Amino acid sequence: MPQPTTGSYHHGDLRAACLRAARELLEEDGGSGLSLRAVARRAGVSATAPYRHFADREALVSAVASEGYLELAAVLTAAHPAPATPDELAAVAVAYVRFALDRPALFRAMFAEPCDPANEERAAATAAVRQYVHGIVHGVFPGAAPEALSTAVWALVHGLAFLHLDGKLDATSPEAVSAQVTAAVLAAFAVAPTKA
Amino acid sequence: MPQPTTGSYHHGDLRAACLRAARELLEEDGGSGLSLRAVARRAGVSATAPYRHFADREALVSAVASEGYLELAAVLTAAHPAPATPDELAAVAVAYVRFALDRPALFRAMFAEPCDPANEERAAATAAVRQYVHGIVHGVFPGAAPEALSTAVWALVHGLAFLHLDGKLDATSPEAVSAQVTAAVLAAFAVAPTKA
DNA sequence: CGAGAAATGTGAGCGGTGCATACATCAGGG
DNA sequence: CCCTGATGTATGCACCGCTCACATTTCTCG
Repeated sequence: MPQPTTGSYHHGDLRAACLRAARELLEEDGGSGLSLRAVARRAGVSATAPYRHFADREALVSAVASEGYLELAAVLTAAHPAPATPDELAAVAVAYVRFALDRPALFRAMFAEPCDPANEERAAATAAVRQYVHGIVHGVFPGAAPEALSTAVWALVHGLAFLHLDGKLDATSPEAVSAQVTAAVLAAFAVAPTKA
Repeated sequence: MPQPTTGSYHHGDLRAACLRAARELLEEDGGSGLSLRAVARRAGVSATAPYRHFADREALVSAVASEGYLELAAVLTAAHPAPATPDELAAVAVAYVRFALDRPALFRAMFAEPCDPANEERAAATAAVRQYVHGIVHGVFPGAAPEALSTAVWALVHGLAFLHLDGKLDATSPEAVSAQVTAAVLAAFAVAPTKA
């Protein structure tokens, strides 16, 4: 385990520093501003140093995306650990959309680029999200076709996030977003009986 | 109105040629391969010539995206001009997702980059999609809250497209995709009564 | 018709980027 | 105590977006 900053040549934990720098650049300059060189500059290191820790640019953003999945999962469970009613489900949906709007560049990095299916870090992280959604559906709509309803819930919420992100829906105020998301979720599912 | 290829110096209709070249590059090399220089090369023109027709790279992809919206609208209406039942709605949803999977780079260009809200070409195109969805919802679920249900429908279908595109759902065979999309749409809405 | 204006295409060039290669420096185990 | 592997550096290539000065063509209008 590396020491934090021995003083000179060796950085200490460059990988973590790169991830942090990448996150900052993502927030500041948007997705296009995320370059390996900029990350290296911010980490105070030569331009090629990050290649010791990331095979290429794609590997770097995949790592950042993986962090994002974990954060998203945390945000969702914080919104409600185990939703059991359509209203609680709507609250989680609002949290999902808010996550996307709060960290737009991160969210895009997580979903807007083709995901290397061989990246098991990302695969594991998305599996966690899937599992979480599955549990929610089981709680809110027991008895209903769980597979189809799970994908429907995830897709609905994911689509709401993207449409807001792209300005296809009114995202001027957080309240408007919450209202729209809640209304859409309830319109889609509130009428769905617990047994279909 | 420009003549097609006078013979030499002037191209004739470089703008259209650039759009065509961009579409081809998008299909062949994915989104990252779309560079103004590559477009110019393919159009058989100097690297800076496209700047006479597009302010910058972003303007070029916006123009391509606008074409994409029109194509998407055509694909949807071809799937069903005026769906009136959940099953017909599901058919349209399948067409939407298939469009995304058939032209992944185009679809990403349409949605995966922040959309300049000042671009009225794009705004108009998305307004058309919104209008179309609105009409569908009115046909399938008369009496239900049209605004909320419209956004729910669009978001659900849009989310299904993105999740398939990112490998979050099984997209190995077209049949599997159709089945999943249909099941998800029916699970979400088939149970929704025409009056809520 | 014919000249000037406007549109369109060319070329060189600047700063930035991803990435490969060869080299420098350090940390730790035989 | 040295030497081996891990880590960071320096250099360089090809490409990119974009700007600017210039060439060529077409349009417009007296």
